[in-house]
Amino acid sequence: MKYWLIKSEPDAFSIDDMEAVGTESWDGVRNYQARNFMRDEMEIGDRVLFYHSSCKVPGVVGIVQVASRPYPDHTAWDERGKYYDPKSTEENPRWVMVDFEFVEKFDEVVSLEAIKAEEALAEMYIRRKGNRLSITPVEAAHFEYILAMRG
DNA sequence: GCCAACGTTGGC
DNA sequence: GCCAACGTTGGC
Repeated sequence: MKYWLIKSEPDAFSIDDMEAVGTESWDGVRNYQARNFMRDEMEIGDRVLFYHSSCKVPGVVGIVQVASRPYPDHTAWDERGKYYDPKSTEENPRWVMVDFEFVEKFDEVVSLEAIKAEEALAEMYIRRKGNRLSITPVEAAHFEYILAMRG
């Protein structure tokens, strides 16, 4: 079992949206490193911190879990869509996605500010300056630590 | 809205 | 295959 953190802008798709739909296909990832994590390393049942970015209080707001094998991201084939990539074909898909399933919404945000105050979390990717990866691995100990911080 | 960080693109 | 230009991300 591995642990992850995924970012989402709550204006676009929040933990409340996640809870409302139950399961969501995580389309639109157009970064090779993030794609490789989904394609090569994620397994069904992996636990995932759900992080709100680009908002008033950035931080971890809940838990989801990996609910599918990786499969081609069909939004890359939609010429009208914003995720269109002419280099991705149905014969040779360049981008993949997985499904995430809602597990839990925290009573309170575990804010980035709070995360930065914890010596034990010094090595989390989310604390690195200029971090832009939307999907990152999380160490088991860090995952548990975040859970202990939730309201 | 600013700006630093950084991945991607394209000219050479 | 280098690297400058560009676009995007995301905290502040």
